[in-house]
Amino acid sequence: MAKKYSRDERKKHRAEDNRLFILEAAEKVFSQRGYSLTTVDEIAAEAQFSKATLYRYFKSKRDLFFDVILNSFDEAVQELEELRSKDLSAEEKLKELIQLLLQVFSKKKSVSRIFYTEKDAMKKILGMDPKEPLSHSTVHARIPKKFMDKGKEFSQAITSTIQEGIDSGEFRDMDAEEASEILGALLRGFSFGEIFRERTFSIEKSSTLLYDFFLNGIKNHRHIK
Amino acid sequence: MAKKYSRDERKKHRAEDNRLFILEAAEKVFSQRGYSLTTVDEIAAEAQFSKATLYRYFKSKRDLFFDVILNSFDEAVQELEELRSKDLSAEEKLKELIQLLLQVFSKKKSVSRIFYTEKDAMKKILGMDPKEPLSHSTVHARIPKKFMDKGKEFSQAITSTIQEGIDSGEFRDMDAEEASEILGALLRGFSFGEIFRERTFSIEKSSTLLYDFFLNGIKNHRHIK
Amino acid sequence: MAKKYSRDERKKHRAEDNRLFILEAAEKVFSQRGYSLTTVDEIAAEAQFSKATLYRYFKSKRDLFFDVILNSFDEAVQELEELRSKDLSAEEKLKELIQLLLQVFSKKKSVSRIFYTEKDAMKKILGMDPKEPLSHSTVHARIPKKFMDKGKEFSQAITSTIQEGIDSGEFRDMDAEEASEILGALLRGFSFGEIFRERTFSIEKSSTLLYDFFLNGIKNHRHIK
Amino acid sequence: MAKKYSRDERKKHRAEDNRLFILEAAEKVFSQRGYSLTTVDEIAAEAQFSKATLYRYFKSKRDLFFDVILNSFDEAVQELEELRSKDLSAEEKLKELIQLLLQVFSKKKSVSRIFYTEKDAMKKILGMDPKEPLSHSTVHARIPKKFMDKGKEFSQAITSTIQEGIDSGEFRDMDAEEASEILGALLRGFSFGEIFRERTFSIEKSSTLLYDFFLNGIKNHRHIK
DNA sequence: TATGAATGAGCATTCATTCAT
DNA sequence: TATGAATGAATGCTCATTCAT
Repeated sequence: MAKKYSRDERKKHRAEDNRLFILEAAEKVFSQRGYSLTTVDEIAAEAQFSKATLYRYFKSKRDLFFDVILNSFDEAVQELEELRSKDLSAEEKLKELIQLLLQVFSKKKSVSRIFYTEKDAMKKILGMDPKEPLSHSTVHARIPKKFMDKGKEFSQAITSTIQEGIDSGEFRDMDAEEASEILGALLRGFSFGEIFRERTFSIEKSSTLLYDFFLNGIKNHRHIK
Repeated sequence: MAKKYSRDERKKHRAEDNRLFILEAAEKVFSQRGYSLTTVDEIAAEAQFSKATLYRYFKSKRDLFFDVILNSFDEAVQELEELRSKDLSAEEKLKELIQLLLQVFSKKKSVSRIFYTEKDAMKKILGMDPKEPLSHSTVHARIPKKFMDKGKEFSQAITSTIQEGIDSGEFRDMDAEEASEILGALLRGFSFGEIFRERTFSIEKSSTLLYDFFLNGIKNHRHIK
Repeated sequence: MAKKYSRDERKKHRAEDNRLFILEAAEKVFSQRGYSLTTVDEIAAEAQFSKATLYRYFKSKRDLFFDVILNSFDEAVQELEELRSKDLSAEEKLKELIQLLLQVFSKKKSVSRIFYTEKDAMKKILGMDPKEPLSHSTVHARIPKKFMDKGKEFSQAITSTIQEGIDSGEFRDMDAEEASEILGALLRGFSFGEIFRERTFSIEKSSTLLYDFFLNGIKNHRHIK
Repeated sequence: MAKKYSRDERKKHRAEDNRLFILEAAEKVFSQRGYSLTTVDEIAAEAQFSKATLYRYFKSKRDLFFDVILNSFDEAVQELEELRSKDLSAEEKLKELIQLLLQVFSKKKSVSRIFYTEKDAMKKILGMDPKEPLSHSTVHARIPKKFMDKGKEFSQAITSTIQEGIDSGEFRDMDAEEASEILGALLRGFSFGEIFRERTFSIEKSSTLLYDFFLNGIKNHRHIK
């Protein structure tokens, strides 16, 4: 386990810094091993703090996990904001958006994977009876509002970019929310499937590929039946 | 542990039936709770057998899990074959394919989610050192050949359907494999994201939606820059 | 697992024969693996009967084990009797006795090892509270009388042979029982230690060696202090 | 499991003390019940620690067991060294040696019994295939070198003491190693058989007895055939 | 504040024994 | 009689969490 920070470097940090250190360590480990398989010991080792110390900063593994996700969201949302404020055409903006989200999903932010996939862990985390199925009503009711809000910021960024394109005539007329949903799914699915794909693509190649398909579809528009 | 089942409620099964019964129960629980969080006790309860009995039929939790996946694959691959033999245009076939895969992913076959997402569990299952990163070489080397073969049948079905469309001129000229990759990602991502979506769509609506976007993209082709 | 008896060969046997088959199989497995590590499944496999069938012939693993030991004793005691009736000098008889016991201990009858060494198993078998220490009073009170009787036949055989030698003047004057105890210990210890010895000796060499030492001791009787 | 210990009764130990405490508890339980029948719970109860705590100090039951044996060896070997450095005649030294080894075997060090007798457990412990027979080559290859080394120190102590006696003329001319083997067996067998003996002897009486026989044998040297 | 130590609750797996045919 | 199937009770080991300093 590589030691990212030496004890000396760390000394100077105060409480809030420590929190962040731990959060980063946790993110790293959670990303690599998922919620269930990650042990608090591993996070502690990665953060170079004692396990007990983690519990000083976070009430539980569950809480730590939530904060990791929230933290990841925050960073990503911030990058998102920067992107949105750029003066670009909808197409250009969409292309960059795809690239950004691909990075968010695949690289450092792969925690999101857990958020989207470890239903089981989520239930445990959300304090639901494990037998109770994961339905919208139950999940939505329990996911801290903060979560949903952050999540919405994302999809809204996509949605509004697409809407801009529709308005400017760059994109065809359609339900921008649906399109956003589709793009989200595409990115998600592409990132998750990575491992079992035989060929891998660079982020650039990937984003070009996805962008191209999302824009043009597969249909031959010049084809006359 | 309180007795969670009664002998009376359960029909008398033969060995092979029992195996299947357990397999189904396992699939259900694994699907809901993922690999790590699923306990053998839960599967046993669901199957209305004692834990020890499961071990008569399956060597280990790991083995049971593998068999669940294989079993799911088998069923799906069979449906796939039926579809492929139908005499349909590439577009029609693609539409049905999307519908089928959506069902495979979202409904009964949601075990596949684990296969695609629980990297950590997979590592454990594949007997890898948890520290060792999940790379293609390591994973591909260890995933039983049977698995990869089944998996390939799927992507090949998609690929060849797309290729048919390209050949017939229905689809534009492109790399069929890449397109297949994209569709796979789309379906995957759509299914996994389901839970956190605010709106849900029926399988029909979903497949129409995905089909439409995959076919046409979002671009306004009549738009002149 | 080698099949000692084919089902066909066995068909002809009646209940009593089956009992013996099982007994032999059990002896073989118990000898190799000890009481605790031997599973009823293993014995059943060795005997080519179903586990349930074993329970038709023996009330429990414990009972089966007892019978194995008793059976072993019986065979050995019989050989002993034959030896005792031979017309030999005490020295000669003693030499043969050593050889016989060495065989009994080391070869087929290594079950005795368990009897002598697996105190823990004995306790369980004897139905003692595991916390209760193994003292003479408790053990002796519980070991079925049959056992002690058989055991005594052995030591008495040794004792009386030695006594004969004392009476004939071949052996020096001593407490024959003590000497018997000593010889028993020597044989036991020699057999048990076999595994960790670097050199191994044939039964013949071993018995000569033991006999020689037991007879002459190590002292230099011609040495004048 | 009811709490079997109270924090109050237990003196505060440092880490190293705790390790030793657990080691002693384990030795006690292993000695009484053998490897297989000893449960980690029992050791924990004896040590007045929770099971989980044992695992802080020892990686596994197997490891704990090994350390118990090693520890026992160490103590015994140390006593041995002290004895060897004393200025005594070979006979006197031998007598004390017998006494010491008798103590080692029968009293506190009865763990050694397991080492010598629980072949089956040894196999499991050594990670051998249970079907694979216990042969010299396999066992010797796997027993940690440390073990064999300690073991050899013992037999060498005996051997050299005997050799001294041979050289000084106290003992008759013979193969010192063989004689050492014999004495080892005698002591071992005597200790193991203890339980089923009707008469028990004090360590003093026992050592006198064994010493006497080992020295003089049973033969009447004045007897003329 | 920081941490080494301790633990309860849990989990996968095994095995002697019983049951139903 | 013989047996395939079923199971309760263990057992070794792990891990999130708390405690004492």
